[in-house]
Amino acid sequence: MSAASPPALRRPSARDRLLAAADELFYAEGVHTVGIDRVIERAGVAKASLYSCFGNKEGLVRAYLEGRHRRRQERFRAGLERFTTPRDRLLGVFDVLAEQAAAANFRGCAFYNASAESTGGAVQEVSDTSRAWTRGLLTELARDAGAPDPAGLADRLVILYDGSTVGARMDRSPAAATTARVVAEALLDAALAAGRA
Amino acid sequence: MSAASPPALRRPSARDRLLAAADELFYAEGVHTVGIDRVIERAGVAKASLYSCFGNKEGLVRAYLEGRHRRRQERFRAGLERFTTPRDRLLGVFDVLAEQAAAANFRGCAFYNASAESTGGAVQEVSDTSRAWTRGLLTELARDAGAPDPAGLADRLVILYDGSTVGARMDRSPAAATTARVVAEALLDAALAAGRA
DNA sequence: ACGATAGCAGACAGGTCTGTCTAGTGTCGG
DNA sequence: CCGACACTAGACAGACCTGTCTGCTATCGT
Repeated sequence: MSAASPPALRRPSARDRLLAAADELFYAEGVHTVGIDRVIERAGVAKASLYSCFGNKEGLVRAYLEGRHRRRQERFRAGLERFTTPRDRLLGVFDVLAEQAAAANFRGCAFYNASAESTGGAVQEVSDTSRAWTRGLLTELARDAGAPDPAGLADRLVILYDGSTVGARMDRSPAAATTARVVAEALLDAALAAGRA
Repeated sequence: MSAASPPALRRPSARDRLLAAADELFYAEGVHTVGIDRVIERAGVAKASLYSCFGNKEGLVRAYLEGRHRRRQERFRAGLERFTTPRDRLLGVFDVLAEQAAAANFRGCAFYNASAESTGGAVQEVSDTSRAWTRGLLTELARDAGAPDPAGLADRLVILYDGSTVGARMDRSPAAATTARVVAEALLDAALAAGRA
């Protein structure tokens, strides 16, 4: 009996190891800078396996970004659970972001980074999806918090989100994220006050 | 007499043509994607001239970013002159940004784009310089507008600036810039009100 | 026991990239 | 007139990159 079930106890599949290696390398050094050879070397996988799994490099890049998108969704879902009031959940987005930005390996937004080096194609598709999801999340949270114009507030919060992500990356400091939280709070209060008037 | 003075009437120097070509190509397609051969082809310049002028590709990239920084300074200096009150000059930063973001060839922040594909080195140096200058400009304008904590307000405005630049690029729409202006106005008013209290 | 599947190792082709080098051309100041 | 200088055209080396192909091995379901 010893180790029977494949899912957890065995070595991860070549596909999973490739994705893990691609995630680290692409995010840390850029999609274009990192070659196929470095990915397969880190993953401990044969080159043929990569092309069998993902077709070509763009397929791997797409899978890398899709994984980033999915994990980001999960991170926010999990990270916002601890907050009880709708107000705290809305502002909690910036708390989660601040935690991220403080991580040692933080390098900004994977989608923007990838988008900066390759125009169009799979990168743009996944980026658009990811941005639409973020905007939707903020709109939903703004509505729950009682904002009279949730979409309008979300437009402003997206700017804060993007700006603090970029700022944290470029300044090598997570300070922008906490500043963004303060501004978000002010914007929320202003929106609620305008709604009452 | 006819055409005597070199500065204006003759064909631009190889250096200038290289910089012009690099500016277009690097900004439009990325520093890493565009090879030396494409730059010299567009510039109509021999490869040896490029390496004689700039040493290597990184030298060309540095000169490209320095040119972007210098022209950005001039653009803001010129663009803010038309505003008379300190308040309008502060908000005018976002008007200038909105004009930029509406241009057909707008592709976001050249420094962030370059930084996304190459870690450290010349790119980081020039980026840091450029960001420090922007922050200084906003701090100065905030002080002139009467904000009680100019540096603190500038921190918030920088986030708006970064966020709308990124948003305009990723969403292929200059809407974020006008939204950022509205938020900036609210932040300025809040700061002034807090100063009076 | 056995075929299918997944994976490994590495050679290979064809292309692109940076950077160097040679050799020649034109255009100035003195 | 001439030497310095800026520039051109293009071959070339060496590295690297993507993607394909061959041959081999282990493991799993049946």
